[in-house]
Amino acid sequence: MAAANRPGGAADKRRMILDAAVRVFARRGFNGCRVSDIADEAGVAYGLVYHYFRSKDEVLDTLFLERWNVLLDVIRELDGRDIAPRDKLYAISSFIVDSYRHDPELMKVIIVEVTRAANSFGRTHLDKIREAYDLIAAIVERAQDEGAFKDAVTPRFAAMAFYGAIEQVLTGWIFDERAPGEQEYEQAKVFVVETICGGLDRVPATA
Amino acid sequence: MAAANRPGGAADKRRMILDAAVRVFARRGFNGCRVSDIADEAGVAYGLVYHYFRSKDEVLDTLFLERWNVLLDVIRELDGRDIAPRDKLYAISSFIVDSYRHDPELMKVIIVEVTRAANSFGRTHLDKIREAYDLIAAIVERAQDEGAFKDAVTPRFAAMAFYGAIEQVLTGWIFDERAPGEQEYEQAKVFVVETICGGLDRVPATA
DNA sequence: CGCCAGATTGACCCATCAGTCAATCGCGGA
DNA sequence: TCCGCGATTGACTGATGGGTCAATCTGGCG
Repeated sequence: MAAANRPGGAADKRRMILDAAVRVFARRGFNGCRVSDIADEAGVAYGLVYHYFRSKDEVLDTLFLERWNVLLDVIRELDGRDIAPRDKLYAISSFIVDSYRHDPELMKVIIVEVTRAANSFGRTHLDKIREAYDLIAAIVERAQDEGAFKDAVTPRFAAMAFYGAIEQVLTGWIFDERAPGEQEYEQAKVFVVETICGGLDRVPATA
Repeated sequence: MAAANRPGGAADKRRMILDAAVRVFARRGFNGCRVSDIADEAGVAYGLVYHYFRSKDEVLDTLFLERWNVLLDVIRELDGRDIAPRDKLYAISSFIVDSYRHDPELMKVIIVEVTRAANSFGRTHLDKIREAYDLIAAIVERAQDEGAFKDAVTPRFAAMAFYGAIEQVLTGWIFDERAPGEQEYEQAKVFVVETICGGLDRVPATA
């Protein structure tokens, strides 16, 4: 494993395969590409993919878990901070939008190939995905207890609406040909929170 | 084509294939099933699928378009009515939730498989999907002009948040093993509108 | 220098499956 | 009764692609 620390060493090749997989999955879809496409894109022999990963599935698995765990950590860290609930939601929204800005292809793969894959893949990662909902729901619940949020809807539901809104925005970007501008990213962060927290109604409902 | 009107006639077989495809796609996923699975499920010979459809893709295509066009018609019809914007959104929310209640497997296929397919062969569907956004956005825009809705966010964005929230709720049901109860369906319809229109904040933002 | 372990290679195996097609069926009209 | 044509059948084909594996390379270590 000494090789792992040098450029061109083992860990690098593994990383190269993962990065190549992101590009290939994003371009052709998980089912639409061959393992050899990944190997070619990575500039590596076919068999090496199977040296580092048990299967094609495990490559996607790894990509998802790597990123999703970061998201969970961020939410957990935020949850601990002493800031307004609305700011917490803004921070989560920011993190996800910035994740897309930083690596749209990876987010595309996660959203299209994993999050929406009810069969095969989603099943494995359901708990991980639910964990994110639960953490967001917990933030909402505390906000309701503190009186910052109304309790017209359940925390779990609010969490879904919040996450759903974000994911839909990303999905819009994913299927757009043109890349979003910088100000669109910033606008999206604000709009998500503004919609979910502020609501569309001019006159607030009697709650 | 006279046979089309009798039970067991031509149109019936076509319908049986489509219905069978829904069940099979829902169970194994579009990529995870074989065309022979569809034929078997429909109680029909393999080749007949290709008598009625050019390809496996076209079967999925047809299922999506059939349902999505109904949705578009409903939204258009609603748009013309003289009711409060919030009620229009509630009606849309109701229609989609009821669609799921009525045929969860079909909605599962549309949400899960079509989105993924949009990558490869479903480019056509993107326009159809966008059409729904546009119609919802138009409702929001008019509401803003009339003063019923704030204009803190763009209509297009509000439409995405709204649709995203609904889709996420359905996705939650799809992933859940247990089927939702009747009251959950009704609650969901209300909660979507309550969240998007009413917002989570107790104190309305200064808009 | 020779050895070992892990890295790397890519040809090959073989199960899978979308799509084809020639043959048969059966209804409705003449 | 017979004919024609669309409906229906299912064996077959051809390609595809995930996964295996035996051979080769490399570089550190004694």
